[in-house]
Amino acid sequence: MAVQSKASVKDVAKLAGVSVATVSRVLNDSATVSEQNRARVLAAVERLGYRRNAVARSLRTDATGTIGLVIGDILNPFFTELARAVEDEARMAGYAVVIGNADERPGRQDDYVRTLLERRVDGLLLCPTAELTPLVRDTVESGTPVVFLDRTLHGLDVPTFRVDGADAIDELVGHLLALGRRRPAFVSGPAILSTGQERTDAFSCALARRGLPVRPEYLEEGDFQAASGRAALARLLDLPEPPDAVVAGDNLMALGALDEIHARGLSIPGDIALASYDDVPWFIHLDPPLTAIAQPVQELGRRAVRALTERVAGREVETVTLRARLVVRGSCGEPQEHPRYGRHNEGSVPA
Amino acid sequence: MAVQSKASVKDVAKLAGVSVATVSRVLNDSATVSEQNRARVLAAVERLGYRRNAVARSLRTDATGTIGLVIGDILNPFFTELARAVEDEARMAGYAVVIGNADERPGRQDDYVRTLLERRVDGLLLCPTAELTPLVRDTVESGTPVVFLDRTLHGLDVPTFRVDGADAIDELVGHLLALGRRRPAFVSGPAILSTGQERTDAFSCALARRGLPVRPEYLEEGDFQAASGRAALARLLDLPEPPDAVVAGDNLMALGALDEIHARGLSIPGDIALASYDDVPWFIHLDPPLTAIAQPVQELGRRAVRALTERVAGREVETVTLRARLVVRGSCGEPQEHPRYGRHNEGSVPA
DNA sequence: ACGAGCGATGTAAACGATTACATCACCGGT
DNA sequence: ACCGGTGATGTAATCGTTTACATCGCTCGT
Repeated sequence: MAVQSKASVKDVAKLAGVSVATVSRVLNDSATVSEQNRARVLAAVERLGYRRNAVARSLRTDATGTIGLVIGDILNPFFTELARAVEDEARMAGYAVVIGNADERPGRQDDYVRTLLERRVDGLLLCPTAELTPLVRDTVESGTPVVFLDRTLHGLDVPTFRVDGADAIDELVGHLLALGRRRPAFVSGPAILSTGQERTDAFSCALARRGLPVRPEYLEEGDFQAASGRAALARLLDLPEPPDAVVAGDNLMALGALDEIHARGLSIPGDIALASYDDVPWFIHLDPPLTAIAQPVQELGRRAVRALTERVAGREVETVTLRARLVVRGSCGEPQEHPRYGRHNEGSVPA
Repeated sequence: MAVQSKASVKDVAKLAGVSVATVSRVLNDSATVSEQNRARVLAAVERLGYRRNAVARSLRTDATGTIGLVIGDILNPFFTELARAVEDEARMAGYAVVIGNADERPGRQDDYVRTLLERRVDGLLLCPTAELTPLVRDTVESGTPVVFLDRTLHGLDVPTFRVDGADAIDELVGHLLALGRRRPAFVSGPAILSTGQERTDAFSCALARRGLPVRPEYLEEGDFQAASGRAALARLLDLPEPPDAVVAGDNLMALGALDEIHARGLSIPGDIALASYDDVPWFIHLDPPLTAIAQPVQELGRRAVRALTERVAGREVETVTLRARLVVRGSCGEPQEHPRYGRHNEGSVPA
């Protein structure tokens, strides 16, 4: 029969006939309290509908039990899945997560870092959206526990949890060539982001290693959002000699690419092969299913949280790099045994 | 050249040669301060890298500048888009958002409500995941500003922002019948949720209104997640007389349905028609593109936030119901003029 | 029988901000 | 020259916890 919201330890203490210290002690069971008093306190808590004020508690203990997570784009399934993993792991460790959505805009990232810091999060998981800003540098140097996630920034000694897709991209390029494609293009993310630059580099290297020319007009740069993927594809297709294969740098740009390809009435892989860095559940339902590079997102998120809690506890942690893997489907040609249906019963969820 | 993290108003005051009151005054410009002192304070702030402690501030002012948002499932694009809208609007109003992911599990919702309340959010946006729990009742009755979002709970006087899809569902059923389908089935969300129950009811009503029998074996119940959609479809297809059309109660169950349909090698709409309540960007890229019911998610989220801030300011607000609309594509038959490509240049993003 | 030690409790000082209230200097009107 | 008013500032109380320290009875070992 909770009565009101504004009960404080003082009220509880009064009702239970003990001191505030005793109340606090049973609430945190930080010290021994007689059975009788414990029962009284608990009863008073119940009766008043008392709910501890985490704000006051945080002020006193200098810990909020909260970690901040700044992601690139909340509409991007990759970050969504990442956020989900982070949240799960954090809650297991007793932390709440405050998510900040930078929306791939450099300015917003700092806005969020600022408010998160003001709110005194115990640690920060950051997917850096821009080059190194003074704020981020100060934050790191002032000793706030920070872990970079997915992306990294150079020139700063911060543990980073990321996925290296170089091998998978190399394998993908091999796959493309084996299927007779000779003019593959790449739609990259912003070169300013590590994930933009690295994937482009890996692509160029893979080409070079196989003796193919790296044609600059086949290296488009988008911003990891769908519209830019569509625009990039439009430019590529308007080239005098358009590419015969396109790799999108993330799943949203792949979606945009699909928009443009379908709008032009082109067929995949007949007219053009398409593959995506990032795999999402619905790719298998396209016709043909989309070949993609899958990242171990769950593991990435969970391990980053574990690392951050270590750092919060004052321990050092190492940078970790996980590996992506190529998932061949039909969108670059070939694997069309049974055009789409019932391959090995692949589905977004188990049957 | 910010030096350390632990500067407080006291430090700033000392360095600037003024009192803490003056510092606070310039920080909030709450009262007139001489130009000279203002400059000194600002300089000291800069020099110390002072960052106000929002925790202490909240304790004193009894306001956190934070609202809580408890959603059903962070992996569901519907909620993701909702979260995005909520965040945008909230930040414009000067609020930060703490997201809680109930993961469609009744228990988790209360967990989150509890921690959000402990953390003293100024208001709560709740997509109720279960029936009315004592905690939610207490919260509302204790005067905490609460607004229900997407879903509602009966027996409680809380403003609710939701979408009514009854008309759209009725229209969809009409569409199905017009295309010759006579045995349409519905995969519902949990009957315990308003969005589960309402959509099922609307479907049944639409059938009844048109003189079609409502066959109980065609009314499946899932949990708004993909796996349940797949399972439901398996059961439906195993029926002695399977349905010739299926409407999924949300986009994830539609995805699961696709899994099962494709795994069995069935074709859409040849073998079975499929439509989804909820529209997501990639539906247009299926072959044929998926007919769906689109909800005004952005508007829903933004208006709910505005309502909540009103409530926080102590004003009353009304419940709002928006309307969904049917988007006919090809997955139920017919609209296959140009089977898929280049219809009216539909795409997930503008060209 | 006495002091050490321990368990249970209470008192009061933090934590870092905001703000009501008091103070003080100064200005202009009469 | 005096008084009221106003603008700029400082002092100290306060928000709701946690916790260091003090206190007070007991019990137990010798």
